Formats: sequence, C-alpha cells, structure tokens
Amino acid sequence: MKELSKTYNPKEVEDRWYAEWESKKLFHARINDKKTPYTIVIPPPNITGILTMGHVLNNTLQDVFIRWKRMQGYEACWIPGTDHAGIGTQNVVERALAKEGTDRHKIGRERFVERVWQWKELYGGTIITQLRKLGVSCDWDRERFTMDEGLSNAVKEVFVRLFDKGLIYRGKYIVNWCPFHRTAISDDEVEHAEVNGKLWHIRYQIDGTKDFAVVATTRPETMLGDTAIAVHPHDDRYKKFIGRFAVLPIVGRRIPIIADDFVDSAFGTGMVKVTPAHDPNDYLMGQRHNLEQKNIMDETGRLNESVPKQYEGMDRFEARKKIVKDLEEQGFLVKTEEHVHNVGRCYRCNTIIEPYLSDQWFVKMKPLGKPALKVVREGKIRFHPDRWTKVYDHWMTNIRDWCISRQLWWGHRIPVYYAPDGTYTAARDEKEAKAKLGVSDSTPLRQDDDVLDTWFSSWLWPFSTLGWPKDTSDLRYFNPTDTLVTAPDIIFFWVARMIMANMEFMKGMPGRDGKPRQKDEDLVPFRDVYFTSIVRDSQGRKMSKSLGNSPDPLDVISEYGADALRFTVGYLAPLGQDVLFSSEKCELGRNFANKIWNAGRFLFLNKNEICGSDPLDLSSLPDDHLDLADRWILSRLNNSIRNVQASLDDFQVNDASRHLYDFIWHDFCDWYVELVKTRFYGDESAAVKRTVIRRALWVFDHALRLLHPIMPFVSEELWQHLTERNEESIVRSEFPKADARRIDAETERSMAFVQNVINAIRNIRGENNIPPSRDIVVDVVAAHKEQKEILQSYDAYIHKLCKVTSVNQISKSQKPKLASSAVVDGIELFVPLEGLIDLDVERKRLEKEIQRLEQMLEGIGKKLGNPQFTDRAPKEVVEKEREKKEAFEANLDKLKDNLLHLQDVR
RNA sequence: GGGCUCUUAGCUCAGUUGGCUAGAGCGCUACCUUGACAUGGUAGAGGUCAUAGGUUCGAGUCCUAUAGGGCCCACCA
Repeated sequence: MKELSKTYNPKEVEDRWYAEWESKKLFHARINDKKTPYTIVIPPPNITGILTMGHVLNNTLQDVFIRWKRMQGYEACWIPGTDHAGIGTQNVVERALAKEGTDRHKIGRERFVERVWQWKELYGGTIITQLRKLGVSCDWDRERFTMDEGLSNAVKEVFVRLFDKGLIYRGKYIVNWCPFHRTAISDDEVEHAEVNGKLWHIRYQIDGTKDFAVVATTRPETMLGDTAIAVHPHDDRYKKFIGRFAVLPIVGRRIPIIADDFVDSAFGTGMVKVTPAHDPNDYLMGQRHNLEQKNIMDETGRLNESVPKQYEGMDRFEARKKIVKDLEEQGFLVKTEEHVHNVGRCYRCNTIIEPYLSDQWFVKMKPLGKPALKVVREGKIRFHPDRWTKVYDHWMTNIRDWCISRQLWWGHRIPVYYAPDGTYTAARDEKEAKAKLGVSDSTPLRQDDDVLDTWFSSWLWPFSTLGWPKDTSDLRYFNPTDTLVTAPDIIFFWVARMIMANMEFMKGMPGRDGKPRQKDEDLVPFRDVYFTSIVRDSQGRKMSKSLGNSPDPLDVISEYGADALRFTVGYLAPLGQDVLFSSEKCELGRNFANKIWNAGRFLFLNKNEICGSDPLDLSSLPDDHLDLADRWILSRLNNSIRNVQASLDDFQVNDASRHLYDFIWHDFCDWYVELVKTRFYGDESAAVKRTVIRRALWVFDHALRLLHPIMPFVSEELWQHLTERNEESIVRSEFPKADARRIDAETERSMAFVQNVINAIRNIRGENNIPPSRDIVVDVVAAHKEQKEILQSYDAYIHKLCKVTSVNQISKSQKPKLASSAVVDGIELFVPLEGLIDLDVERKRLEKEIQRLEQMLEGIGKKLGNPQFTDRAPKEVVEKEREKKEAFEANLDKLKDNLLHLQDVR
C-alpha cells in the first residue's frame, strides 16, 4: 500500500486522472431513454483565444453543474467547441503575413482562407487543451467548430430560409465602419466611451447676404461632405434663413438651409451641419429632405477624391487638424469649446468607428424577437440573477435590425448569388440559385463577396451542434438544453439571438416524443441562464491583456493546483456580483485541498492500523456503537448535504462551496476527527474500533462525493485510496442524498453543550497562558442531571481536547479556592490554578463576561418590559427572549458569585 | 438622459422570507512542532453594518432621499 505524502501534491494527481477519465469516456453522453438528459453547450471560445480567468470561472461553474447532475443520475452532456472568430482570426493571420512581407490581397482570397485553416489546425486547439487542465468534463467526442461542415450547412440553411421569408434584406445604409478592419460591424460591437473633445463653431456665409450661419460640430472634417444646414422649424432666430443657401467655407459649395424637428434649438447655436453620408442622424434627415449623400472617405478612413486637393488622401484625424487650422486662418472659426462627448470604438481593435454609407445585409429582428421576448417574460427561460430579464426585455422591445455582412474573407461566405443582370437570390448552392433565378445551367453566377458576422453561426449553437437541419436522434434528445452559463456582456450578441434562433428553427422539428415541436417550452434553447460574475483584479479593474493584470490560469494551476483554483473561484463568485481575483487568493483553495488530503491521510493511516489493508465495506452505514460524536457528525453531514443540494439547485455555487468548507474543515476535521481519536487511541475493543473507522470512512466518502463537482481531482484520488473501488470512478458515483432521519436537533444541542464546555476550558488555558504541557484538572458544578450524564459519558472528549487529566463533578460547597472559573449553559467550571493564576487577569476575565451579560440583559429587559413587544411579536420570539433572559441571569449570578469568591481569597 | 448594482472588522467577502448575542478567510497578537495537516492547532484583539429620515413591538435585512464606487442602454451635433 502506497504511502500518502504529507502535503497534497496536485501535479502527481491531475494529469493522471484526467487522462484516465478521458480514456474511459466517462464524460461521454449517450441517448438513454431511461434517463433524463441534462445538457449544457459551452460558450465556444475563440480559436485565437488562450485561457483567461473569465474562462476559468465560466467553465468551472459549468463543470460543477454537469458533474453534479451526472452524479445525480442524469444523462449529462456538455458539448464543447470553438468559434471561428471572423475578425480576430483574420487579424492574427494577416499579422503573420505581414511578417512574411506579403498581405492577403497579394496572395488572394482562396490562398488566404487556406492559410487561416492551416493556422487553425496548428494553433486553434490551444484553449481546448488548456481547458482540460482545469478538469472540465466535456464530452470531447462531440466537439464542434463553427465552420465545420455540419455547422456551415446550418448557417446556409438559416440564411436561405430567412431570405425566402423576407427577413434578410440588402441595402445601402449608414453602418459602423471600422477603418482598421475595413469592415462594417454591428451596433453591438461598438463600445462607447466619454472623451474630452472639442466643439468647434464654424460660420457659413448665407449666400447673397452678409449674414452668417454658425454651426457647432465635434467633427469639422465632415463639413467637406455637408449637403445642408438644418434649423428647428419654430426657431424664430433662424426662420428667415430657411429656404436660403449657405456657402461651405473652403470648398465654396452652396448648400440649402432646411427646417427639421430633429434639431435641438438649445444645443450649440441651434444650427446643425448636415452630412448624410457620415452621420446616422444626418442620413435620416437627408432621406427626409432628399439631400445628396456625399461620401468623402474611403474604406480606410482617408479622404477621397471628392474633397479639395489639399485634403485628398489624408487620414480623417489629420484632415481634422488641417481643416481647423485652415478655417481659423480664413476667419471661419468663431470659437472652440471644450466638450465631453461619446465616441464609439471597435470592440476588437479600439479604432474609432466611422459612420459610413455602404451596401450591407441585414436581418429583420422584430418578427424574431417577439416569441423570444415572450418565453422570457413567461418564465419559460429563467435568468439568474433575475435582474437580467429586465435588461433583456428592454433590448428586445427596442430591437434594431442586425447588420450581418462583414467585408472579410474568413467566415461563412454569404450564400447569395447574382445573375449577370443583377438579380440575386439566396441558395444552398449554385445549382439551386440558378433554379431560383430561372437562368440556364451555363449562366455564370457571382457569389456575394462578403462573409457573415461570426455571431451568425454562434446563434445556432444549441441546435447546430446536435445535427440540425437534419432530424437527428441527438437533436431530439438533447435539445432543449438545460443550463447556459455565460458572461453577461454577451447577453445581446449571443443569448438573445440563440433564443430567437431556437424558437424559429426548431419549430416543427420532432421532439423527445417524436412529435413536431409546437409548445414554447420545447422550442427554447435552454431553461436557465446563469450570468457569471466579471473577474476583476484586486483593485477592481477589469482583467485585460494591455494592463497585464490577468494572471495566466495555467501558472496558477501549476502553483496551486486545479482544484484549488476551481474551489477559490467558486467560493469567491457570488451569483451576479463581480469577483476580485488575485492568484494569492488560491491559498484558500490550496489549504482546503491540503486539509482534506490530510483528513484522508489520517483515516487511511488509522484504517491500516486497525484493520490492515483489507478492503472495508462502505456500502452501508455501520449503525452500531454510536456515540454522541457519531450521531452529531451524521446530523451535520446530512444537514450539509441538504444545504449543498439546495444551494446548487439555486445556482449558488459560492454557498455550496461555503457549506462544504465549513462542514469538512470545522465539523469533520476540527471536531469529529479529534473526537474519534479518543476511541482509536483508547481502550475500545478491536471490533468497536473497526466499526468506528468504517463509519468515519463512510462519512468521509460522502463528503468526497459531495465535494467532487467542485474539486474533482483530490476527491477522486482520495476516494480511490480510501474506498478500494479501483474499477470505478467517483465521476460516475452517486451524489449523496440527505437522510432527514439523521438530522437531530437534540443531538446537536448536546454536542454544542460539550463544545461549549471544551471551549470554556480552552479559554481558561489560553487567557492564563497555561501551556499544553501543564496538566490541569477541572471541577464541575453541574446544574442538572442531563448535563451530569453527558459530562460523565463523554469526559474522554474533554480529556483529549483540553488536555485535562480529570473532570470531577463537585457540589457547590466544594468550590476550589484559587481557581479560574467559567459559567457555561448554567454549569460552573473551575480549574484550580494554585501558583499559576494571576488574580488580576482572572478578575478582568470575569468582569468582562459579567459586563457583556449585563448589557445583553439590559437589552432583553427593555424588550420584555415593552408590552408592545410581548403583545405583538410572535409567541416563539417572546418565549425565546424569556429563555435567554433566564439563562443569562443564571450565568450572571454564578459569575458574580465566583468573582466575590475570588476576592475573598486575598 | 434612462436603467441596474454595490457600500458590513485593516483587506476580501457571507449574512436566506425583518427576531442578531453580526460571521468567515486573510492579516494582526499570544501560546503550541500534541501520534492527519505549520498549506497546521488553540486562544485573543478588532465592527455606532456609507449617511439622514421613515415603516415596525423590532431594521445589517423593507421604503425614501443623499454621498461615493461600478456596469449597461440612449442619435443630442
């Protein structure tokens, strides 16, 4: 039999068990009609990604849920996979090309896409390997990628169906344009932040008069594209200008002055320059007034050939500077104000977004949003914490169309085909397109150049990963999935859209019963959504690469162990609150793992001592020779099982962790293990010792299984050592069920009494600085018979836990003279300390306790003296106060008595 | 501008439907290498629960306002 090391060494354990679990396919889910499925789909990490603390939190939580449900007998299926991350991945490969001195335009689309695939094969799996280090129990046989064949088919299918339904349209609109990526991005991909900018006031001469119009703008360079000036129709100051023309400074172009309700007379000068091609509001105004849309930029954000020569080719911000300078020199700049305003940036590269007029594809969201809003409002999908439903509701009710086209090469190419005459349609392939367009087989078609937004494949994830559009048995069985665990920042990008997609595309697909799905509860993609905390650093800053404040989880695992990291993160992450993390905090988890390890080691050593290496039967609870400690730990165990279960049912992983910690450390290790020693090292018979160790192991076995979802490695390792079940794994063992009959308040009260006595004696030792090497005796004046009996039966506990040589029950008249004393639950304890006692210290101890009790009694007295309280408060509460009063008074009298007694001595 | 959220020991946080003698971990002080563990044990110090009102017999817990953090949404040039 192998020796167990003195401290837990995760490195010796983790990789070994993970390989074992994986090779035995313990995480693989199979359709099983006798079992209820429990399914989670992973939020697919980007293939460019590396493991972050956010992933750690997210995946730990998912693993806790899936392991817990698996142990509860569900067919637990966790579908892993990765996301192709259009912009991100294209960037990475473009950077690699740049190093080689080439770029994507030189090598061409086909070769570029090939390169990205090569890159993906080489590096794309990093995060998946890293996740395994965390111990996650994904069903790796089901791993998917958003661009693999099945999922690409699903994307095409969805596009064509939406197109045919009229829910996808193409048009020239102002979109958010990222000049760095040279693509449109969706509204949700723009991040707004306040910046200290300037507000430039520019004057435009009114044509044919000496009057001036003064407009205020934060983006003076766009004036080159102005095609009007607008005022509010009821603004008396400017009514006279409506219908006239202004002359654009520098350019000299004439533009009309129009009236529009949009203009806020109170802002700036009350006159607005209108640039329909470069501002969303101006665009709408332009539509209303039939204004020219004058595009002054190219796709990189440089001014194009439509502007005066001196600005052509300049970057937009360079141009801004020059224009301001020129305006100033030519006397057109009236004033410059400091101005705080919002600027939108690309969420991937932080480049300032340019509103840009271009041809894009959109999805009409209103019809899809309606049923998706309904199921959340009706509670068919529950959000945890619940407050996110409000956020969701608000976004859903104000939902805007989704710009899905991206001017990239890496991604799902838009399945739209154009005939030579310009007509177009969406189709699954070219052949279908020709049929739909009604052209001959030989007619050459051109496929749209753009690709789809990455989220256009992610929103299909809960069903595309299970084989949709095919009617597969997996799809019937595992969809709807159960719990989605995700960060709240993608509630709109992903969560909301998955709900829409599942509702739309699963309609009519056969369900578990083989019948077409119609009911909302069968059409939802999942039933519960757990929104995780955001992981921040110890100063509360969001973890980010640029700040360098994000510890590498692999380093943390290497230093503290995966279980330690998992436990710490689970313990620190309350549902819906941010979590401040730093790697030192993992000491909490590491120390806990070590504590468990050593508790196991203790049991292991004693088991070998008592019964050799023979296997012990732990299939049932050894129910004989139960003493108080046994009954107590069984009560505590079942209480803990109940609490852990309830916490997990409620998605409160931090509470579950706390219950485990308290039970294992404080109840089991601090008390039970110590109490059990009195029997292991006492003069019990071999048979009794055997029973006692079996029972201790039985309890520990339950604790390990309770712990397994959050700390899979250490629980498995110990479970294997202690339970001699080498053929099985804790992964598929049964999650403990609480046995209510073992929860016993009476036992817990008795034990609390013993604990109070022990604590009081320890306190005497501590306060009087009596070293453990010094033997003491305790004289007890017990208040009633029951207490006497408990003290008699369990005085071995007191001997062991306070290093007391004898506990003597005495009568009141036999109180020792020079003794330190305490009063606990009405009994008096005396520790004779002739020669050791410092009377001042002792007096202060007693006085402090007397004072404390007197304060309590004052409060209670006030309460009980108030007829409002005794009349109105519930009977139990009043009764409880009375009992407290009596107990405090009894203790107080004795304390005062003992204090006097002490003073007599001198 | 609208919405959400937080403020409890030096630090990080628990505190369930109002009944509390306000807890834990870290840190701190003292003692202890006692036959699982110093990644440990025992004892101790440390809090007018952000502030001001209100509801109530009773408020850390509910309501209102204020202050200060954080987040999200929104087209004010």
